[in-house]
Amino acid sequence: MSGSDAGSPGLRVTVSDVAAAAGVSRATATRALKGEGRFAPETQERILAEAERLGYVRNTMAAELAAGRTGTVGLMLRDASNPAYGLLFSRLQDEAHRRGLDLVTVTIGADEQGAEQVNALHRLLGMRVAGLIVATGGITAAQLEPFADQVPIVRAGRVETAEGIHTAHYDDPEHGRMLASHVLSLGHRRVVVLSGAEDVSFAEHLRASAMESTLVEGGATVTRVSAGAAPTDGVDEALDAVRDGATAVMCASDYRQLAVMRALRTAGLAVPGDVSVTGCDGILPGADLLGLTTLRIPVEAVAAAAVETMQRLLSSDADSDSSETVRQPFGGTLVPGSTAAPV
Amino acid sequence: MSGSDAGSPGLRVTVSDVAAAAGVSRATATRALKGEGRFAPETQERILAEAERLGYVRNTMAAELAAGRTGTVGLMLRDASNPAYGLLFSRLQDEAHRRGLDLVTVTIGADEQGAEQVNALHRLLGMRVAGLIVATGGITAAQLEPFADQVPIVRAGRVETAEGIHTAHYDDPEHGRMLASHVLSLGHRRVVVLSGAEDVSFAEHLRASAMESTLVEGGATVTRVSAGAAPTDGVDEALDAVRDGATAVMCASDYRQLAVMRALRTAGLAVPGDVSVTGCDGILPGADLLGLTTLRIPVEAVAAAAVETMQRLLSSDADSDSSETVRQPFGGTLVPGSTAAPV
DNA sequence: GTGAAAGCGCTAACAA
DNA sequence: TTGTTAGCGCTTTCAC
Repeated sequence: MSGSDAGSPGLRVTVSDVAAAAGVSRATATRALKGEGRFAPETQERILAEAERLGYVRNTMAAELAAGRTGTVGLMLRDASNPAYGLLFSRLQDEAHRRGLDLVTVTIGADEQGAEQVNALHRLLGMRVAGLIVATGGITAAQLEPFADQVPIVRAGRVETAEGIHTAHYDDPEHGRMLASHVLSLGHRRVVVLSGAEDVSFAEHLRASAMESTLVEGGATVTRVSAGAAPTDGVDEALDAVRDGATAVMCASDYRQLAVMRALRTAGLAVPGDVSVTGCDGILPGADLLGLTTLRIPVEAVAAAAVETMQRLLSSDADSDSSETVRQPFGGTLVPGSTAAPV
Repeated sequence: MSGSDAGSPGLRVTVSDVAAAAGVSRATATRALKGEGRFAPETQERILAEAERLGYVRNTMAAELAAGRTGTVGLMLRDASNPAYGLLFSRLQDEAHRRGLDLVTVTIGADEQGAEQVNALHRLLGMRVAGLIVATGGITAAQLEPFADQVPIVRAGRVETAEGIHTAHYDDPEHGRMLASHVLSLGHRRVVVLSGAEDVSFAEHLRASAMESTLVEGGATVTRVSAGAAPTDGVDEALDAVRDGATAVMCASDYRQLAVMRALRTAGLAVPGDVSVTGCDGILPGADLLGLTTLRIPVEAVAAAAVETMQRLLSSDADSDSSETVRQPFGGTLVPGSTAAPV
C-alpha cells in the first residue's frame, strides 16, 4: 500500500519479475525454477540467480491452483499439551518428512465443540490437501465420511469403523487386557477400574472395558468408576473403594494414575504397600523414576503405519478406490514398574 | 479422472456450480457465501442451501489468491515430543483461536539441519501467510530478517536480537539466577552446573551462564559441564564432580535433571541426602510426585503475549512499520520441591 | 440487488 | 529450447 514497494524485494516478487530480469518468458522461468521440462542450463543458471537476487518465493497458492493438485497432506491434531499426542505429532512429522511428504497441521483444543472441529476440517479441505491424517478423537466418522471418497483419509491412534477411512491405531482393548492380566497375576481380586466415561475418552473406555471383563473372567470383583475429563474426577470414589477393601486401582491413563497417587499420598496410603496402582500410556518422561506400572503405547508404530498408508493411498489413487479399507491395530508393551506389587 | 465425477458432490464443486444451481451469477454467489456486500436475504438463503446440498467447500487457495491477502498466521514449531514445546504449541493455538486467528503449523525435527528449517520457512511464506510466529531456536535471525519487513514476525520462547523481529520469550537468565539463589540459600558452595552447549541449546546456555555467575558471586565454587543434546551427555562428569565433593547439581533442563537422578540412583547416591539436584522447565506432569526442585517456565504468558503481539501487528499494518520492535521477557516461578535440601 | 469482466500468480499444453 | 495462450477458482470494482 505504501509508496516504494519496489524498493525492498521479497514476497511480492513474481515469476514475471524474475523472468523479466532474466530476459525470458514466464514459462521458461517457471520451468527453470522447478527444474522440470526443457531449458538451457545456462538459462536456468541466470534465472536462478535473478530469483535469488530478488528474493523470490514462489506463491504456493497460485502454483497449486494452476497445477490443480497439492503436494501437502493435512494433519488434524488434538491438543498437544498431552505428551502422548505431542509425541504422536512429532513422530508423524518425522515419518512424513522421511517419506518426502509435506505436512500442514491444524489443531483443535481438547475440549472444543463439534463446530470447531468441522471448521478445522474445512480449513484443511479448503487448501485442497492431497490427503488427510486425523489424530483426534473429537471428529466423528460422520463428519469425515462425506470426503472419504474424494481424498484419502487415515485415522491415527483411534480405531474407526466407517468404511473408506483407513486407520493405524492403538489396540486399546488388548492394552486393557494386558494390564488386567498383570494385575491378576499379582493376585489382586478386588480391583477398582477408573476411566473417563465413554463420551469423554473413547480410548479410555475401551481400555477400561477390556480390563473389567478380563478381571471378571479372572475371578476378580471389579468396582468400575466412570469419571469426567479431569484427571482428578472419580479419584475420591476410587479411594473409597480402596478403603472398602480393594487392593488395586487400575487407571485408564497415566494422568489418572498420577492423580490417584497424589490422592493416595495425601490420604496416607502407601503404594504399593497398601494398594497397587496401574496406568496406561507410558509416555511421561520420568515415569521410570516414579516406577509407574503402566503400558507403553506404540506411538512410533502407529505414526509410521499412518504415514506409510497415506503414502500408498496417494500413489495408488490412479486406479480409483482399488484396495480395501486398511485397519491396523498396534499393541504396546507392558511396563511392570513398582507401583503394582503382589497382594 | 473417472467417469461420473458429477455423481458424488464435494471438493470439486465450485462457486460456479453453486451459482448455477441457485440461478445466480458467480459474483452474487461469492458475496452471499461469505455474507459480505449486497444481496437479497432470500437469494442468500437459496445459495447457502445449494452450497450445503452440493457439499461445497471453498477453495482457499483460489480465494486468497484472488483476494490478495491471507487470513492465516504461520507457526514454525520445534519438535513437539518435548512437553515444553508441546505445551507452548497448545497454548499458542488456544490463544490464537480465542483471538480469531487461524494458525497453520509446520514443524521441524529437533535435530534438523538448516536446510530443513529454510524449507519449512519457505513453505509458510509460499502460502503468503499474514504473519509468522517462530517457536523454534533452530532458525536464525539471519534467515528470518529478510522477510521481517514484509510480514510481521514474532519469536516465541527464545530471545531475539535482530531488529524488526518481535519476541515474547522466557527470561532464561533470570530463571538461572532464581534457581542459583535458591541453591545458595540452601547453603551449597560447591555446585555443578550441567547444561547443553551454547550451540546445542541456547536457552540452556543462558540459564547455565546466569547460574554460574550468580553462584560465583555468592561465593560458591562452580564446575561447569557443557554437554551435547542427549540428556545423558555430561552426566558422568557431573557425578565425578559430586564424588569430588560437590553438594549440588544444577541442571539447565528437567530432562537433564531426570537423567542425573537416574544416574545418581544407579550409583547409590541419595537425593537430596547425598546431593541436591535442580532442573528447569517445570512442565512434566508428575514432577510434583517426584518432588523435583525446578522452575516453572511461563508458557502461558509467552504464548498469550506472542499471539497478542501478532494480532496487534496485523491490525496496525496500515500505518506501515510504525512501532518499535517489541521484546517481552517473562519470568517463571520457582518450584522448591524436595530434590534440593540444605547442605 | 445483481451481473459482467478483469485479473490474482502460476502452470501446462501447444506452437514456434 | 523458448514463447504464446489459456485457464485454475475465486474476488472485486463498476456498471446495470
